[in-house]
Amino acid sequence: MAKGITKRSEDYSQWYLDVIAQAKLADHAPVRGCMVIRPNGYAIWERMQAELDRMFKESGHVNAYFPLFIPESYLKKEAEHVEGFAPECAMVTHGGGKKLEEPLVVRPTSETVVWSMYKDWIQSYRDLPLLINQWANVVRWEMRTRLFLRTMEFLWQEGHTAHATAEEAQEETLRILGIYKRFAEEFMAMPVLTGVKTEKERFAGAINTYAIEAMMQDKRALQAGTSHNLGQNFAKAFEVMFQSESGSREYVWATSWGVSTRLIGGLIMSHSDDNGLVVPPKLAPLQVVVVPIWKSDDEKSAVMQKIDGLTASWKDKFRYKIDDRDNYRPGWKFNEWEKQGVPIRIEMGPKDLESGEVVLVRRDTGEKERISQDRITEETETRLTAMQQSLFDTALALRENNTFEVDDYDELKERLNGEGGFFRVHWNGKRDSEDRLQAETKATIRVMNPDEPEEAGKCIVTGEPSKRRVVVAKAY
RNA sequence: CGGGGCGUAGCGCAGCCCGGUAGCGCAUCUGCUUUGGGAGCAGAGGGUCGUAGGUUCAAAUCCUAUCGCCCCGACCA
Repeated sequence: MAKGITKRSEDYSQWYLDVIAQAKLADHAPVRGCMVIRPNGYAIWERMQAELDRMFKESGHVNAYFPLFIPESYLKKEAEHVEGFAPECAMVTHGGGKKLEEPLVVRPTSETVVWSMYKDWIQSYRDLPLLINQWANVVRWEMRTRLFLRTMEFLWQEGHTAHATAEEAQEETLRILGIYKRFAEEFMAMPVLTGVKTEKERFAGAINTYAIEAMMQDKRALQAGTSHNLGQNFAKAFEVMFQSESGSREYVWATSWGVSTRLIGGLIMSHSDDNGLVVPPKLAPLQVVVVPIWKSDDEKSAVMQKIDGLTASWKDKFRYKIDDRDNYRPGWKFNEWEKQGVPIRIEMGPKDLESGEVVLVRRDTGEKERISQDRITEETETRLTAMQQSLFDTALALRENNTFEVDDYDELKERLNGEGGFFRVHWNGKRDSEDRLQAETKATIRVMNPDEPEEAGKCIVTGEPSKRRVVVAKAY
């Protein structure tokens, strides 16, 4: 049925690449590890941007733009930051035919250049908080890449905020985490766990990293967004101080946070099936496609006239398209839109003209229904809402049915290599047992939930006392 | 960086072992017939065979070098 798409059960990795190719989301670029985001993929990104941007602005943030090039010396100002990022930086050493006096780093993230400017912009507590976001591209020299999930260049948003107190910075870190969770769940229909990362997994230069973590269909984890509390690390590195209400000079408190085009990878691996892409209605660039069917020119004009009448009020209701191309046949169109993940298809032909109905098909269930033409708008709306909810419910059920509490190390190893999933295990909080866990299981601690009540137990690796469980999984 | 695979028409591939007119499917173009789940027939266009050397009367094919991409591992959003 679905030509050109490997079945998920045969080869999940290949399926993922096939879905992207068939839905025309992206292509490999001439340069290793880079991708061209095609119109279909970019349209999804634009939908994501629109919703996130709205949420950021509603919470008081404004957009700005900082440059692509960063002097190498800036990157070096924060010790942990440079250690974390230097190995994966692209450097510009020549320009205008001459060797540069100081190499320029192509930004892997913008904390350093942002804070070099904040130094000038922040003098007083009255300048705080400073809540800036930017939409940009960044480059990280990755060893191994996968379309959307890990590319050498990717698009993202990065928020950089400055605050007068530690408490405010922590509030901001969690506020953004909440926005990310809401976006993932309400718009992407992708349920996420939230929590804090271990020291090992923490952003280079942060005092704490929070993340949203989703389970993909193959039960592996995907870190879908991060929100960092940077403490005063960057303020100290760039000497950003402000005068407080009481007149004292203090270092500014900072956060940074980001989500990237990786979200598109997460979207694909949350909902799509063996017939191709499935996009939740709220993010679908195209929510409804109407396929008219005809044999003769007379039939065509009658059908088209009817469709124009039925969809007359749709401009402000749905993102829709009437596919009246006459060089493709209906079956071809059905398949084409299915691969591209359009949530609702409506078929309308001579038979429907007679019966006063249309055929409505939901992409996620494949269910075909005959709907009265009088109710077409309401029924379409209902189906879109139902599909959005159903995608979320299915994804949540997958996670819940594949999250387990395990207390025996051998059992954990076996199950990680078997059916997989999220495993809630006790951990003593020490770096060396975390390293051992990763070395021996290929899985990592994804997230810790600090709000969870304490529970006495034994570290799954060492048997030492542990106060709480953490989530362990194989990750992308 | 280690392991594996692949570079031949827009895409997917065959041809290479055994050197001798560069092929097939899909897509594209034209015409007719078609149109409710990937249409049929007829015709047409499209390639310096990744690149550079070498061997030879003759190289997609043999030899050498080199570049690139994909997949699987170690590192990362």
